[in-house]
Amino acid sequence: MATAPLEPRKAPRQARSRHTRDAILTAAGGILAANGLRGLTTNHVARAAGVSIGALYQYYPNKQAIIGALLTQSRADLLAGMEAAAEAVEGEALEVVVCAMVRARLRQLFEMAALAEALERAEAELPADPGIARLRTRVQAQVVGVLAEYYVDDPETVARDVLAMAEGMAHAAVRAGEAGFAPLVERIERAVTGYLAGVVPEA
Amino acid sequence: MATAPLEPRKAPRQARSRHTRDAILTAAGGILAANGLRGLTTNHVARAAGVSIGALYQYYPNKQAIIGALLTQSRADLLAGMEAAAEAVEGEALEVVVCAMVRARLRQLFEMAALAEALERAEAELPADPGIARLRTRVQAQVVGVLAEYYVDDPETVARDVLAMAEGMAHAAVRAGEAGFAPLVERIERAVTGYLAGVVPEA
Amino acid sequence: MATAPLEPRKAPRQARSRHTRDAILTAAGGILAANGLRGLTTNHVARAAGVSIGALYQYYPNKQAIIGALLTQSRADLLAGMEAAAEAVEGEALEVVVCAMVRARLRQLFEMAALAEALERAEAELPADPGIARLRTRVQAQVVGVLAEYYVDDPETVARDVLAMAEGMAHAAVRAGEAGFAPLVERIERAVTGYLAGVVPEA
Amino acid sequence: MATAPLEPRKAPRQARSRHTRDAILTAAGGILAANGLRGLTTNHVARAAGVSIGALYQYYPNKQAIIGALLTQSRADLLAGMEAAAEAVEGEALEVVVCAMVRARLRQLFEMAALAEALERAEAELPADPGIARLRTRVQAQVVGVLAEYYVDDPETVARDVLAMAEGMAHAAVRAGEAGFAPLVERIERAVTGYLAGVVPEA
DNA sequence: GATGAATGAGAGTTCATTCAT
DNA sequence: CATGAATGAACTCTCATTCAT
Repeated sequence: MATAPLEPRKAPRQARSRHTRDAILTAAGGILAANGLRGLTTNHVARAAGVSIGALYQYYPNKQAIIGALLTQSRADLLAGMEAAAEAVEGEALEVVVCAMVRARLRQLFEMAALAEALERAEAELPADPGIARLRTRVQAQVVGVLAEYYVDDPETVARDVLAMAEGMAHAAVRAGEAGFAPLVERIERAVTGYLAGVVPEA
Repeated sequence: MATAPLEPRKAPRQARSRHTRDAILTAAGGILAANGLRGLTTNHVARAAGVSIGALYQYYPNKQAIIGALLTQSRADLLAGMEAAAEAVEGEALEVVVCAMVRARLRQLFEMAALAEALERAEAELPADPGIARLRTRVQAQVVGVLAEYYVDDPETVARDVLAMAEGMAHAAVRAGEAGFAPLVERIERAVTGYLAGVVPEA
Repeated sequence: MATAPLEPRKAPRQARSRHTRDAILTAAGGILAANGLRGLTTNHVARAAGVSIGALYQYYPNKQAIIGALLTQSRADLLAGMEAAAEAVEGEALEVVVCAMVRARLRQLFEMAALAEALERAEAELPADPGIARLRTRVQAQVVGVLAEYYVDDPETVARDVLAMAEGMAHAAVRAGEAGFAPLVERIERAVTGYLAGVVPEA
Repeated sequence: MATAPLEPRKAPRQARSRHTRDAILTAAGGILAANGLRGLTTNHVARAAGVSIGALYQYYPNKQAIIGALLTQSRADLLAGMEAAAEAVEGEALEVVVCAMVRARLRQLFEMAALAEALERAEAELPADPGIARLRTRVQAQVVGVLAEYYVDDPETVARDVLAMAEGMAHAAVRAGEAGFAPLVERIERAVTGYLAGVVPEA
């Protein structure tokens, strides 16, 4: 038995694999953004991804898994963005740091508004997945960590409030057809700063 | 897709009639709150209402109409609540009036949290109905009117921001399992007041 | 026990009865002509007749009975028309008499083209009713009688052929949107006369 | 009501595919012939074809499309038959050519009498489809072409009359249970010839 | 008798998922 | 492994008919 090289043969296969997986996810995201959960059918996704329905089921065991992957991806992106944002302003005043993180979240919401909203609705509509819920928690934990460093009281609640406030305003603005990103961010930062003012312990 | 007529098909003439109509709506609300749009099937609603599927379709021309009726009812309730709240504090300072209206909204959100959230998701998922959209507009117009009386600049945007902020925080609190209503209201009012401070023209 | 007059009390009731029956039939005829068998629903008929669905079922035991009554009425009318036509030309040459009868049939077909066609389709689509079939036979028997008087061979077949030829041409003309009655009748009579020429024994 | 697409949904790529398509059409034809439009339900067709309801809808987008395919097939067959018949007697006298074409039509009517009749009723009952109507027109155009070659006046009307006359007589004969094909054809040809005699310009 | 609210079998259609090829 | 034909439970909605009032 000759020792045949195994890696070379496997690598391209994995590369193709990865490409197919991504194509499916991209197609699903586009459809979800455009047509909502109602329009997201597995056959439609497969066709849009240029993949047979059988292949789709080879990569994702069921429809939920596709939505789950989409959510995971989106949350992971967000987490990375927020971490980067926080690092960039490390050591500055509380509002500055929190606002930087909020801005990271807003950027994602704005960039793919339709998908982000549809994804959240989908998550609420579907049976809860602990793995995905955990990712959401980690996003908040990120903010909680910063708040704790500044000795903010009840940082969990504050983190939740700040993110919810920002997301609520952003969604409403997008739905209302507000065009510019900057003015919205300014208003949200004003609200966040105002809220934090009543929370930060006097230095 | 043609916009289906959302108005109830038949005006209740007999007493039994009215009861059936209400039973259907109540059942639909319960199911929507408990199982989301996915679980809301016409047969399921009929069974839960203790009514035959035929009877259901005698009162609502299609499934959408049921959701529409639910939304209309909820919006009309809200509108009435906000009007009452505003009247009760007429003439007081801006934050007081706005917070009163916001509190009316929060009360509704809290009282029937699951239904309120599910209804909003349903609305987003469904083809837009002008009649229902108009009711939503009227809720905001209510706030806009008050803001204009106090010479607030760009009252539409401010109204939207304030409501969105409050709703966002409330939803997040409910989802996180926060129990008490009072502390949440206090935090939200702090945020609203803080936000308004940067908006009110100096008296 | 006083011998109360029974007739007077019953007569008006029967009169109203008869009126309701007719209203239902008229409404059904109109709907059948306009919307075909598919559009003929009992509820629709009742509403169009200004009668409750319950009342409709008091007069006709089921939907089929309504269609049956419509067919019976139409056949009876036809029979009367043909009898009158035949009497008016009694004693004249064969083609004259046959053409008079054919003209009676054509007049009915033309006057209520849509209804006549819809009725025939309905009859074919529905389970056969011996009572109605018998009426159809009597229409042919009418022609058969005349043919026999003129010693035509196999009068049943000839009667059938003549009527079928005329009806076929008339239906096609109506469907094609032919407007005038006279030219059509002329063409049909030409065909009938031509056909009969090969059938009549030399006088 | 929008005119639904009548073309088959999917072109058969695998052999199995083609078989399923055909099985569905055959089953539908059988049921239509036996039970009429009323008995033609998609579930019934699927079961009779030995196919799941899902498969049926993979090949035909809706029930109408099945009927449409049946009609198209029947008309195409007829067209081919008439073309062949006309070619076989090219150059002969007018009545000979016309009778040949009529005979082609009669052969079809006789071979699948029940289906042919049911199909025609179905067509009348259903919303008109331009594609199918065009095929019907082409059948008549075929006859019109021949008539024009012989300088017949108003060939459209004559073509319509001749076909209608033949079809009417044939339907009536079939319905009456006439067994032999030959005597019927003879009578019809007599009628057609008689009718044409009044139409052909003297050579 | 009249009314019309109620019934429910059953129609057309969709779509997540499986499995022979 | 990929393909796509096939499956069938489940969904929305209709309509002939019944029956309490």
